Amino acid sequence: MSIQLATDAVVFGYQHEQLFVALVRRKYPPFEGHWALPGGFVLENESLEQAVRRELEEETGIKINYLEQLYTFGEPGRDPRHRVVSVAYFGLVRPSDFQIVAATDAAEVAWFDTKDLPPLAFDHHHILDMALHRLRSKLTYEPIGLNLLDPQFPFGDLERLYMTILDQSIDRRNFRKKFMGFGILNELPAKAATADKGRPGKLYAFDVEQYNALKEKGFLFDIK
Amino acid sequence: MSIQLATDAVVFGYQHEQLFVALVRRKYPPFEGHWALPGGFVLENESLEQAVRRELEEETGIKINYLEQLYTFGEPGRDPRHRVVSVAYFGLVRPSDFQIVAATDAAEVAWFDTKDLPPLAFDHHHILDMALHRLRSKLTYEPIGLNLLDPQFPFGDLERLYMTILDQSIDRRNFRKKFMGFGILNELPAKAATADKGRPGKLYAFDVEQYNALKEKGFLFDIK
DNA sequence: CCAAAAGTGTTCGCAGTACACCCATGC
DNA sequence: GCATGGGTGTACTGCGAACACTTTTGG
Repeated sequence: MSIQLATDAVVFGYQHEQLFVALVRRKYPPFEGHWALPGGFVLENESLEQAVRRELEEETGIKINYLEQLYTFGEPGRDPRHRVVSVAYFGLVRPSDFQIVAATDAAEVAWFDTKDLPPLAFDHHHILDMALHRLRSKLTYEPIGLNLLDPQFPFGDLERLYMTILDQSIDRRNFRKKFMGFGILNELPAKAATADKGRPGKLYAFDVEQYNALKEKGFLFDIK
Repeated sequence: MSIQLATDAVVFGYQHEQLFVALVRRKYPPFEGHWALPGGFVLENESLEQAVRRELEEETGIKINYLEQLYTFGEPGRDPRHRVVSVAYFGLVRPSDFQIVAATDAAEVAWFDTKDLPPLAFDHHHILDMALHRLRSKLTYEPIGLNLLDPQFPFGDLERLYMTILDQSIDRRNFRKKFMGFGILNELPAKAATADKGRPGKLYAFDVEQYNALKEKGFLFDIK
């Protein structure tokens, strides 16, 4: 049997100051019953990205909002039976595109808080660590965090998202000054969303056009 | 026939203010006679990195000094015959570890100036572009450029290396001040190397220990 | 009126940048 | 002594960092 090619997806979701990952429960050996990253074998006539999207669709029904290749894992022995080389991707989804499902014994798919993970199958912990690392570092030089929010969001959500994922406090005034300085957020006429508590914030939307224009010229994002 | 897994290597060498890539001439169709990146199929029991090193050894005899995974290319149709997914790596070699071989019709391996490349087989131009991009950006936040110099080198070589690869002029005083500030270069007692012209420079060596210590603590390189 | 979150400006220090002259060597 | 590259210090400026009070809303 020759080398088999698979994909795995590390899909993050953010809500209520928690960063989640989508995991699926394995039905068959090896690692039967363990939680694992969604993924599977690449078909003959699909691209790698298509394979990831198809598997995600089949296994989780998740609608992905951002997807990029992460790394390819190919150590012999990472799958105890065959030689499987896996191209890992990492993806982001909006809160409105997933429901938080608590992990139960019956569940087949669930979102887990990245701070409270179960044991994972294969080398998936390693893959997840790399994805988390990539997410954190990329957050500071590209505004990919916006893919974790709904299309319209109050600015405070963005602040909290950064603080949650980077796991550090951020000066609200400096953060806003800097982020707004890029000019990639549009203030919406829509009045503030319903606020549970406190003063409601204005709503903003990501201006993709403006962002691409800036990226062409080469600009430095560099959020801390 | 199932999907085949291969590796390709983009190996850079630097000398005399020129950045070179190692290419091999293809002996068989498709693209017979074209220049291509060294690479080949992954064997059943070797890791991806071992595969790259083996192929490099077999096809070019090059002694590699730095190697990292670049990206995995898997579009159906990138190889006109079969479905081949290729994990690309990028590598760096020291000047003392390669001889510049001019490309001739007889040559099987040659170093090409990255500014003067022949047509390449498959999507290898695309791979090479990505590697160049990665090299340039990585140069500014990790001192990987040192892997392109001999273990002992005059500081001026480092300056010229950065200027060549980044294709821009650099203020010598600021560059030295900043680079030296990291404390990862040791001045050697060895007197200056033979200089062709002008005043000979002091020799320096990369202090890997010091560098790793710094990296642990998390420091920002950021050379421009 | 109290609690909770939104919104906003100024000061300080440092690091990046710009800039030019003298030194050592080979021929 | 001339050409070539090596080696060095200072002043400016702009950006990141630190920092606290007022406003709006719901209860």
